Amino acid sequence: MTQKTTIRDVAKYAGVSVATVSYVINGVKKVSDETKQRVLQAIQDLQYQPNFTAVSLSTNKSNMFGILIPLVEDTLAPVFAGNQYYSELISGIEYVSRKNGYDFIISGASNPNECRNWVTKRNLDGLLFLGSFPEKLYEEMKTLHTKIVLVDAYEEYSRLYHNIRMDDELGGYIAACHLAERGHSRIAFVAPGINNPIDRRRFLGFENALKEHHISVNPEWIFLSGDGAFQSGYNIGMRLMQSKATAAFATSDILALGMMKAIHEHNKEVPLDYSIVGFDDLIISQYSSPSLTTVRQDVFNKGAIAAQTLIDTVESKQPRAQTVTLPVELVVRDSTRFL
Amino acid sequence: MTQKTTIRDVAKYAGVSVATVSYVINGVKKVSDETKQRVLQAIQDLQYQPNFTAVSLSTNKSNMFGILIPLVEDTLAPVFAGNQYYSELISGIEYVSRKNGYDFIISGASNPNECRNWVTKRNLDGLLFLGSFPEKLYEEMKTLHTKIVLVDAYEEYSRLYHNIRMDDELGGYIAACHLAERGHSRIAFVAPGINNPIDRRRFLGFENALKEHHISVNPEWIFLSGDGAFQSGYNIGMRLMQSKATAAFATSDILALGMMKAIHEHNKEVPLDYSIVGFDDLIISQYSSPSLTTVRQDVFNKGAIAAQTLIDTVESKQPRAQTVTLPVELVVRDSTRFL
DNA sequence: TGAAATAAGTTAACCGTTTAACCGGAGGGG
DNA sequence: CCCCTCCGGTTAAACGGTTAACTTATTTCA
Repeated sequence: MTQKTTIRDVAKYAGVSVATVSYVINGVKKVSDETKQRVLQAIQDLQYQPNFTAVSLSTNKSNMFGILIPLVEDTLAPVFAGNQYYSELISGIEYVSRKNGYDFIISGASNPNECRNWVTKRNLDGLLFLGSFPEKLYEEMKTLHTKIVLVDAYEEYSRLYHNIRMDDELGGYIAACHLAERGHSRIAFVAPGINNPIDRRRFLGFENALKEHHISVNPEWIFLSGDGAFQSGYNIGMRLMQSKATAAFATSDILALGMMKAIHEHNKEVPLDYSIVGFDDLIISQYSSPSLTTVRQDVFNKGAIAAQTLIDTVESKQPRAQTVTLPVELVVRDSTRFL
Repeated sequence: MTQKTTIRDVAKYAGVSVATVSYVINGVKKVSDETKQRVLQAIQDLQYQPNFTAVSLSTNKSNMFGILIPLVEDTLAPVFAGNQYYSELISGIEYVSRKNGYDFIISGASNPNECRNWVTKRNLDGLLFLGSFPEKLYEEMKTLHTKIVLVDAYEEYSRLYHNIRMDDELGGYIAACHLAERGHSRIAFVAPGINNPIDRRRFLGFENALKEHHISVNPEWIFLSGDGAFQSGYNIGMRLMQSKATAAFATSDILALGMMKAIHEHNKEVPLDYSIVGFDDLIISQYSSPSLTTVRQDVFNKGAIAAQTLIDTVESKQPRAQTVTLPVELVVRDSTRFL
């Protein structure tokens, strides 16, 4: 168990003071070429690696940020358990973090106090909010000096913080257009709710598309499931079959797949009897029977951009709050047909 | 931007030395009740929160561990992108970490050097290996003083480190028994490979079950897909239909679902023509048509136990390397039938 | 009664960096 | 020739905690 080599070891080895070594490493003050070479050589020879903890203490910068994820209430487990969306998002974040020498820690805590402690205790440089959180949390965070980037948040916070989101409105729009252009006029809208930032925008686009095609939005065909579970989709599938709608746009593939399951189990067929469009383009969606027409979003990329934005902000390359809206595209598969 | 309150502020406020405050916080030395109360009150009043970075520097303990995840080679993205297995595993880890006041950072790096730097730079207390890694990495880590817990690793490392795994052998066994007991004797084995620690054990169990039922293992019915992709499952489904097997055990649900897709697309039926058993019990598996008979493993729990083991080890409650084998169970659904 | 043990605090060194302040010598300008 | 500036380095004080060693007062008990 060899003692870890410190900056002092390097200094002694190179025959200079620790300050000089530090200056060489950080390039913040001029050092003669000759000395610099000696120091570099020493670092090389001793396999020196600055201790982040010490750096952090002294610079008050940790090269580390936190990721906040909603909890599922009853279990207190983070919502990303078994959720492709989150795992892909984090994957994107990990990718650019690593490239930039940052690390991140994850917490499901949404208690404002706990959360503030987390940030100060760990000396976090920044915070990434994935999804929407209780109002109080945003309030609390405002008093912190941490840099914050939001992902998929309400517009009202966009003035304060960076906000990375998909073009959800466009997504709802192209999904509805697709159905309308295929001759459908009785089109249902299916979502967990209509008051969360995402579904709200998707509904707006949906509405606009119908308007443009001179189709009126029938409130009876707005189905809200409460959550995004497969089973909820199944239940809505049942209700859909009791309505007169011939098509549906669901704001998540899981819901759409649940609906399809219900439809099939009751001797109806997709797309023969009902045309279904989803949202997300999960991996399974291309493998379901029939494969699912859906609005594709590049979640990995979204995570990557969110992380990059945060890092830029921390390093003050990114001046002020800015909203980035990423494109979505329609992937036409076999779950929709011409009426 | 109020200056962060430090231990000195607390000391002054309570009229004691910083040492006393520290002793109160850590309970490592006796402090009179009266003083203790004053200090506690001060902490309360000032909302004091010890700075982990400073603690870490002085105790050489970070209350943080690292998670190592394999990379998918071409993209350099961590393998957990969109992977339910990993997201659930990490979810379990997060759950117990948070409860114990630990944080973790994730890296996809498998370059031994990079990895060693990561550990020393961040002063990590421990390392969690999820999956199997190049031999060299284990070698390199041996020289570090970090505590290590492996998840799903080869047995050969079990003497050195803690090892958390499922009872894969039992899983293969009960899957094969299930098929044999339903009258199948021409049973295929489907896996990404047979040399990785997991599939190897599942195959062992599979083999034993067949032996017990006096069925011989036909090498022609061992299908190796190379990877665990849905498409690979699909391809193997095609090959299965050209063989004389009537049933198959796939070591992952994804593979099993891919096979089912191939079978259905070629006018055969599951379970009528082929009985299929998977492994994992992914969420989708209960919703596929037909729903998939599979070997269920509690991945969240596995993650939780792994994290707990690591934390116990770090805090030296867990003396020596130990292998924990977690139970699996068969979930019988509609993809298997009596022959 | 007095030496030894105990109890409850305090002092100060240390963890591994960064960085402001300082210093001596060389070169340049008036 | 003297003063000033610049260059390339060093010294030492932070950063916010922990903890060994020390102090002082109080018990304990032979």
